[in-house]
Amino acid sequence: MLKYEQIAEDLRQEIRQGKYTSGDQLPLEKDMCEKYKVSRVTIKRAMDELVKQGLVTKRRGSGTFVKTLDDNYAKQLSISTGNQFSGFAETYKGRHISTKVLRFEIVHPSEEVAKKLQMSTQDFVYDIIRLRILDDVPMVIEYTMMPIQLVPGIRNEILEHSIYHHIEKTLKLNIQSAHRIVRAVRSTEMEQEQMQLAPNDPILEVEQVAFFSDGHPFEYSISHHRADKSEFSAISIR
Amino acid sequence: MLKYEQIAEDLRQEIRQGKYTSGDQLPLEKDMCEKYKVSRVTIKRAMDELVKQGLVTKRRGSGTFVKTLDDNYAKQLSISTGNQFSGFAETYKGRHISTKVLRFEIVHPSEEVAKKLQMSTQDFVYDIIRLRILDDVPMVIEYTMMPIQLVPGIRNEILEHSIYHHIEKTLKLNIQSAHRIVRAVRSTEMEQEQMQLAPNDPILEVEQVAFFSDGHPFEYSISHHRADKSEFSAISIR
DNA sequence: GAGTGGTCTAGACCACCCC
DNA sequence: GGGTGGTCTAGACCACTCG
Repeated sequence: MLKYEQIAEDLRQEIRQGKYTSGDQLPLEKDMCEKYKVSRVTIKRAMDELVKQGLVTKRRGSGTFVKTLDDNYAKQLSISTGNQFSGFAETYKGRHISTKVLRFEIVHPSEEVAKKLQMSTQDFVYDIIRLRILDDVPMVIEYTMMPIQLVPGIRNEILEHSIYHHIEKTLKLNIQSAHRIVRAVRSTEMEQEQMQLAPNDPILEVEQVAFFSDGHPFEYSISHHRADKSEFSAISIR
Repeated sequence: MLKYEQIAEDLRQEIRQGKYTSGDQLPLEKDMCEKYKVSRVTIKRAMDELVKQGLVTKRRGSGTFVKTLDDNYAKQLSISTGNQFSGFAETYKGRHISTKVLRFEIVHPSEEVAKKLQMSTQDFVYDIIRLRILDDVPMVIEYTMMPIQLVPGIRNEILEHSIYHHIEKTLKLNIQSAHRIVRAVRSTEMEQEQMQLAPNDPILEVEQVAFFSDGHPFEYSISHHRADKSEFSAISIR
């Protein structure tokens, strides 16, 4: 683990454990340099991680202080925490997840999808629809398109677990980032049936393009989340 | 303007203007050091800005490359671009915005709101409900609570324009960050009436706690956006 | 004025990619 | 092996806050 990651992790633990609470001042950057035997840039980088995670604020001329922690950190049902990135299986790690594969075909992408995935409509993509179930509650239906060339070897068995696990652990490919757009929409009849919804229950739609670390988009997906079970959280910094 | 900001801005312009397009490699960090007469850390910082904005990806051992630009950048109707932070008036600057103040009272906050704003239920908050209209289209109803002590001098006239403008320009206070949670919900009857919605049209709800640069939360708000006119975009980086 | 974090430098070494 | 970006150092000066 990198130095700045380790230091950030240490501080995060100390805050979680109550060594520092709302409004408390953290040790000075100068002092932390001595404590950890590192340069100030490294300390700053660690602190900036905590700022990004919404745990602390820095005030030039004064110091670094713990933010008011609200209930978000206790919430279990958020789609993403902070601006981190993870798939469904990873987000709910440790709980009981099951998956029902509703569709698994190989097709040509539409113009729109081909454009987003930077490929030709002559190439092929997996066309996948999955219902993800958390502790026996149907949570989300995911519509996924992935170029077969970039993500070879997808089988039903993989779809029933985690595509991302397959990509990272088996194919050894690195996922870097995702562009997401969140909307509120109505559910389709199929979704009402699969997720046991009333006809006019709203749906939280997340459209996503995910990128490998080489910059290539490898996934275009639309997820329809039960509105009563899901929310999307983000921290914006000016 | 800071050096790294200026460099990032220059590169952003060059990308927008097509000097570099999808997949192109940007100049090496080493070369850019010479061009701009700065150290490598400064160049890296500038490049990291572009990564955060989703414009480029960096590959260790290879170089820095322009990402596939999708249509998001052309969209006008996003609530927030990237992970930036801004109010309604700022987001739609240059277009015709009007505001209808539906409620403006001073009350004690509920337990829940007091907790989020880190204040006592004995203190007072502004209790504001506003309908925001863009080019004659009712877009969003905002329910806002703000401690009167932190944001003094709010008047009807200010509500009809921009609270944030008042805070930053008149009160000279610095807004630093916001924690947001996005959900899909049903509209209320009042909202249906004000925004001319059908009873079961979905609503995109954004719950927000906004912070000053001293770390104090100064605003708790819930915004209900017309689902057909609004979306929320974010870039997640692993 | 003393002390904070913010920016920046000029270098070093490393992990990784590709030839 | 040669070149990329990633991390890190040990300093410097600056902008800001507060007593």
